[in-house]
Amino acid sequence: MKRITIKDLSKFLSLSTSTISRALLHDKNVNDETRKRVLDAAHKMGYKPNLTALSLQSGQSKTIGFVVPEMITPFSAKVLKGIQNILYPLGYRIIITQSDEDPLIERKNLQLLEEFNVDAIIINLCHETYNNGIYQHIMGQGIPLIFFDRLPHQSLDVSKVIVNDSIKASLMVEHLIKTGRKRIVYIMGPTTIRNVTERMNGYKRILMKYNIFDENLIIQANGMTVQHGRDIIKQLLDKNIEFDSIFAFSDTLAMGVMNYLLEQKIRIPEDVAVASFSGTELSSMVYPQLTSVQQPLEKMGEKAAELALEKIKDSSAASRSVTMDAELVYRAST
Amino acid sequence: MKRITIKDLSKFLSLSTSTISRALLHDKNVNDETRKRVLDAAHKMGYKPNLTALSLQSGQSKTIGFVVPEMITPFSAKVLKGIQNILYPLGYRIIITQSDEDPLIERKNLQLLEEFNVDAIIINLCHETYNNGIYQHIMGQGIPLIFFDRLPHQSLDVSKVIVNDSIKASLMVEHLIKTGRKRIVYIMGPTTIRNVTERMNGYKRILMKYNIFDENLIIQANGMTVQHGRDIIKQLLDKNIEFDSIFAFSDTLAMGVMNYLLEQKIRIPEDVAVASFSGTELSSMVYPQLTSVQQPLEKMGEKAAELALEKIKDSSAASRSVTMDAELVYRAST
DNA sequence: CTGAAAGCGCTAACAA
DNA sequence: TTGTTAGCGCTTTCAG
Repeated sequence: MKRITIKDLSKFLSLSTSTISRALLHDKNVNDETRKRVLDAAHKMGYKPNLTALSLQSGQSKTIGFVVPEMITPFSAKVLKGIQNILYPLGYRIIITQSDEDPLIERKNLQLLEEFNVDAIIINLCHETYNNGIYQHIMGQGIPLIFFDRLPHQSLDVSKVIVNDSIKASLMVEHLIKTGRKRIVYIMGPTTIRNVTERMNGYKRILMKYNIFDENLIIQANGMTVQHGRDIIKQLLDKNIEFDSIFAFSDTLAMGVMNYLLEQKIRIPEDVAVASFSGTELSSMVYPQLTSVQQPLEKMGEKAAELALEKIKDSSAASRSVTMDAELVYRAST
Repeated sequence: MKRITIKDLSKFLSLSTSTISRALLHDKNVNDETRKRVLDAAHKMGYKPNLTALSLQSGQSKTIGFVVPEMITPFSAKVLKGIQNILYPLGYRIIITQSDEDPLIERKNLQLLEEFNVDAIIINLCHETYNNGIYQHIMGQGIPLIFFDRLPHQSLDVSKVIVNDSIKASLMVEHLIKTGRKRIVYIMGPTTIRNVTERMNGYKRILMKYNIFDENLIIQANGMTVQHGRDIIKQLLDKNIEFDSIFAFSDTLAMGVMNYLLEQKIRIPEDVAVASFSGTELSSMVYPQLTSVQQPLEKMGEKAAELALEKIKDSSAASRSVTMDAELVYRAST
């Protein structure tokens, strides 16, 4: 019931607590014999270090915060997995907060994490607006901030993990072109997210190249949910603008689009092809299965965790920006 | 940069740390005047209590563990939300681990949480097999275990949060019957999960009542994913067993079923109606939108957190079993 | 009403 | 190679 402490071991072995500590930490200044005895006893008695005490001692909470806009889609969960892969074995705790795509909640979450005295924060912004003030404040408190996926527009001196949005968007749109599509719609998310414009740039570039760019085909959803996808495609159809394919900013937007099209008896991909950017399991959970740019989410999480560790170990370490490669996955929707 | 401590306040105000502490804790044994001065200074200087120190002092880690089988679906995230609602304001940290539906990983996760010295664990089992030994071990360490959703078959003395599976399954199946369906298939998940049989009982009872029970219509998927749903419905179709509707154990199984049916040009709900049990956002993200039994997931999380707190406050508190009410939501698939 | 001192579990100077 | 001591930030007896 009661946990075994170093003190218990010390009594049991008639050694000072410092010797026990040293033996446990594999300090060289311990007699081999002694160390063996300590390790044995520790093992037998089921000694587990008290992480709280370690934290207090070291001044580090051994906790990192993870702030995500939502967990409705598997997106954040995959990234989390990567973070856990790296951080759990090192004894770090991870505290997750969900912002519900609401900057106010995001702000409260960051404050919460500050209270929790986290050693670093890994964050995927919610859309709508920025919290630059608070980001700066957090960093001012000496808490490293690592961004992934969605970045703020203005450059903060932070490490970040992203994918080559623009290039992959180009390639995906080119795939649509090569399968015979000419009237390709880009459904943007809110432009407060940098990636939204990045992907638009990729889209634009390739359409320009093929000389089929038409700015009427760029439309903007009011948010990122399935419902937002439905709404925006309905608007487009109502406007009677002709199109033969869709490139959506995210899986969820694409799903909303697909649902609405199917309801209108528009066939996918025969009448309209649909592709998206994101690459969560959702793409293969829907009908028809969705062609999308798949991001290496778990790897991104691992990378973000590593960047966080860099900053924790050396608070003056230079910020690094890591760009990872996303992969095009062709499925039934195109 | 450096956090303000109680000591800093003590120096600044020329008071002992104990007085500061008392003032901050609203202890009555403090002069009103003094308390005011302390509170003022604390506020002005941005004092934040060091949670780690508190933990060490109290012997509680102020951390609770949350073990889930997966986070691909929004299910766990919703429950998590509820837990956070209750626990974050109280200064608790929540550590999440994902078992990937793998009992070995589940076991490792539980051990990890034990190392982290959590004050309680809220858990949703993974399927396939049990880890009863370790559950018992954890409880033996004095760490309360709270189950929700999926329970182990044998009764452990734990608090739990569930829904009225059997009744709601009956009602949902009755809904199918009332909309004219007679050949209703039940797709089970792995029977290691108690709910699987609970829902089957509900299904069976109502079909018996209407005198249309046929045990050939109960089929078992090998897992819980979309792919498992596809596999099992394919098998059924290959067997040429006639059916006009499906009641699936989970959203994901139902989605797999729907995808495969649609691919085979079988119309939903005209040819085959589909209903499920679970009630995550997924139901309304797919086409056609899925009729399902919606569980009050966030509320369940809140309840689970409260049960955990009960046990934390008084380790000898009796275990409680809370059954919550699920709601039938009719959508386009039936 | 306020202060001094001990202690939560551990590590790390400093002594021996 | 081992032990003693102090201290991380806080609460809580016990004195005053």
